[in-house]
Amino acid sequence: MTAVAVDVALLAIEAGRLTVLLVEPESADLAGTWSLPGRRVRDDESLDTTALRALRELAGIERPTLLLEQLRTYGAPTRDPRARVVSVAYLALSGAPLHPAPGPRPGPRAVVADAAEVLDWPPARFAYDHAAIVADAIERVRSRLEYTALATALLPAPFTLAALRGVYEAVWGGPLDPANFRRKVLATPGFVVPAPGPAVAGPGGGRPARRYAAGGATRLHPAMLRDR
Amino acid sequence: MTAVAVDVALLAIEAGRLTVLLVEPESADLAGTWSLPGRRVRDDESLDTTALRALRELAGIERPTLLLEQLRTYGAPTRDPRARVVSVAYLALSGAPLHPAPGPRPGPRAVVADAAEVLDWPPARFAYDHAAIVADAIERVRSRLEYTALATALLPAPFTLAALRGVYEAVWGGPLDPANFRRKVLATPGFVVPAPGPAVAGPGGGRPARRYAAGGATRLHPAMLRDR
DNA sequence: CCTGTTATGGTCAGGGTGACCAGAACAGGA
DNA sequence: TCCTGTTCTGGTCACCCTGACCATAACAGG
Repeated sequence: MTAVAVDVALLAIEAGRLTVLLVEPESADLAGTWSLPGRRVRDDESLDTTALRALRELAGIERPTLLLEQLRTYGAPTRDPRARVVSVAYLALSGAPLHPAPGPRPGPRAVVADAAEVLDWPPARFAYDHAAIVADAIERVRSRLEYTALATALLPAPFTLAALRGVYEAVWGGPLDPANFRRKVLATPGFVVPAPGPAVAGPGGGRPARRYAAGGATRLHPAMLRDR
Repeated sequence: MTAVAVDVALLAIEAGRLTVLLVEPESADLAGTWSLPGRRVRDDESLDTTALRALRELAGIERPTLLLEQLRTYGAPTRDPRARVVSVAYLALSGAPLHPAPGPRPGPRAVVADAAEVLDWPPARFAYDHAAIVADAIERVRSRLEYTALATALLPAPFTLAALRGVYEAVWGGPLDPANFRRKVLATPGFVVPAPGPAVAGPGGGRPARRYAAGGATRLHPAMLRDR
């Protein structure tokens, strides 16, 4: 009988870099590899609920996830050599940097890995086909930033336009022109709205920047296309 | 135990309209509703293989599918009142119009329905949550036509630019300017390439049109954005 | 008060786009 | 043969978006 599981790629921004949460597999014969937090789907539970439970039980993440989106489903017959497991992969975005297991915690060890580095790992360093899932998740975020407003889900509100630009630069891996970025963001209706409160300077000093919050828009018109 | 199934939304163009293939559910208590062709996943078979088998066994479709792409997975605990079934939905595109069961054929009855009409059906006219799957499939094709070259998968080659434009008009449901459409298609590298052979006039007469075939490109730069 | 840094606003040329026009190339009928 | 209707094909033009770039504003710190 084929079993159904959910695996979650939880991404966040930390120190200007895109990161992904990895955990140690529970089974002993996968020691030395890393995997995404995943759980079997219970009979009475939705797929989304399973995803949240996997984050809670395996990574101690309670609720900081602001966005949860289905990625795709991986069902190669031999992807798990022990049994037939069809896995529904999820993409999750955290609005705050991830803390890799502060102190003793139930469950396996967890690490926060740099996404760009993880893409260069040999696939065997991952359990199952999780290398492909991680790669698909990263590509999905890169693409979603072009056409949707979910970059704001990777930031605590309120935020400056420089911080929002930092999200794009972290995910896409390259610098963006501050003036042009500002022009495009403000020209897209509903992307961000001004937040009350004083302007605040960044860590490098300079003129304090106005703060904004996420607007109501989900899709961006026009899109924020990255260079190819 | 939760079971895994695959449901396929097979779309095609017929007489300038986008169509979707529907079949009668096999279980008797769903009589009067329509469903997508679907099958349980066998232990030794990949999800893609299950999708092709569903089309073969339930609709008599052998191989005209030029494109098969995973849509998303539907896993609400009560989507099938009889048992817990997690369904991986697929989008399939046919390069030729679908023939609704020519003569006696094994398997249940099948119809080719107009996509625009089906979107207006009450959800109860579908079995399970297949109304949502059909709607997602149609929206996926509409979106894919903007950013990818898969419109050529809905046409037999070689084709004229008017026929390609007809695909866009059928899927998006509105007229496009022939001259501007032509300019954009030809300006997108690798979208189409000229095909050998003479030009041919359309059904309404007029100047014969040059024929083209699909180029090697999969993504369109720049994109063919539809009106919103 | 000066310097360094960042935010913010503006200019300018180039490319993509929609609206539109006009000739080219046929079929079919007078 | 000539005319008409249709569609294909190529072109123009104004408008918007974009990237590259410059200038000024507004702070912190020496």
